[in-house]
Amino acid sequence: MELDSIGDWRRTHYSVDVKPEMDGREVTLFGWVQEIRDLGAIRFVILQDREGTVQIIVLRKKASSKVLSKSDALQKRYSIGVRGVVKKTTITPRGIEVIPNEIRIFSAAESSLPIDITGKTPANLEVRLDARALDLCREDNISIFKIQHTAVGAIRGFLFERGFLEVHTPRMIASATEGGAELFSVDYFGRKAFLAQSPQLYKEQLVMSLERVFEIGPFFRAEESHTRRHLSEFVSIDIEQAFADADGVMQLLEQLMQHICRVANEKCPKELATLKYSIKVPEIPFKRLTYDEVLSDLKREGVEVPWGEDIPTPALRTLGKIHPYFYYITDWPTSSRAFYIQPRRDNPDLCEGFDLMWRWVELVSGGTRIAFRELLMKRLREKGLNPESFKYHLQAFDYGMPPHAGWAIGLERLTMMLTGKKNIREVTLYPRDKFRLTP
RNA sequence: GCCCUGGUAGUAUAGUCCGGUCUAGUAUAUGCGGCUGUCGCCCGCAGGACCCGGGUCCAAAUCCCGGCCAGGGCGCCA
Repeated sequence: MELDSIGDWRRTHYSVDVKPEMDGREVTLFGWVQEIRDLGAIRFVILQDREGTVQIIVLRKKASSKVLSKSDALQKRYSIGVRGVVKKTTITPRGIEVIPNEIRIFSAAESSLPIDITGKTPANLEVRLDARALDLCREDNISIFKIQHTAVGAIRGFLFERGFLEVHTPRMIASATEGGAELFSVDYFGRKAFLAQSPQLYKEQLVMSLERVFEIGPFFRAEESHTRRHLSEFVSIDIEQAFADADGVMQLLEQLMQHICRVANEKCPKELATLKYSIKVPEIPFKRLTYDEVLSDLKREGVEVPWGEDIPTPALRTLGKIHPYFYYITDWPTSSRAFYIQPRRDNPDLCEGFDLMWRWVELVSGGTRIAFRELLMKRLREKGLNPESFKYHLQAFDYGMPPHAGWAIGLERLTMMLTGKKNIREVTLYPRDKFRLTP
């Protein structure tokens, strides 16, 4: 089959922008064949683009021989252009269809597709991820990533307005001793380097110059995790703010969450309808539960967690049933948190770290940070870390480190919240986990 | 890493417990034919599968062992 070039054609409209008022006007549409329903003397071709679909109608007796032969050749997923006349009609759900004057075929496709792109016979996630480029053409996937995009836009707007500067810190780092998560190692001109697990230390250093910073970018964890909510590569939305404490950044965070939900509802009603999901805009302030309150809540439900330990997943599920929406967990035992979280001055066994939970999922983690070198070194040693490997970071504390606080949102987990998807791989374009490195 | 469950046409599933009319059923997709208003179009025909290796048995998709892979859970997780 001979393929056409785009020539001087330019798109005049997306599918969804073709309206009944345009009756009789000529439009140029680009996209892909989603479906063909051939009734013999009449053929319906569904043209899909990023924004939706439009029906192209070809009448065997009326169409030109050129249009007829082009439309005979069409198959699913062919990339095509259609120049035709808008026809207002009462027969189609959209109230319009397009009668082609000319069809251009830019690219063909295999006749048998690895997954059903209309969604009639849904494929398993594994099969879909193996054919991800094609899978992402499905309307519900497009909806997921439009919602994610909208959320990121809302976050940027919100933080810009409040004086946060967007920054970019290194992904390749020298020290493997930040503690906690395992790091991926890489060869750096013959030296051993690591992929960053978080921008934590850099964003803290930046508060002494830029005061309020945020960063949106990928980070890496070489953990053995095999769950629906962990990835080896994920996107973190990190902020750090000078002259603030946990309480201040928690207020900021709950306002932001409310804002994201509002904007997503406002800008993505069609996408949410496609996903058959609705977002409830939360009221603020969010519930604030202390660690001790959580433990006694759990005890009442018959779940015992020894004081000082992190809360195990099954206990979090129970907690999520008691508190089915957003809530904070505050006043964690100092020993259970990262070394840079500020212990409470009135009771150093507790700290000013917090988690923002959504049901049973940890959505955001943050806290007041330690701003004093001596205390930070003490905490490093208590965590079994070597202050020597933090000398460049500790140096910053000699030059006027202000009191500061911050948090980090997991973007994919946020997207799960906004779309109702239960597996983090669904809301990741090309997920990376312990078992998957391709595509 | 551990535990549980599973692996059947391109896709999704039935069959597996209790081995034998399973010559492996169905839907969808694909190919061919038909059809003037479909929108999960419809109708007819066709081709297409038991994860790999070993074992038990007269007989294995079905039972046993090993491997690989997947899903869920747990653990790990600034």
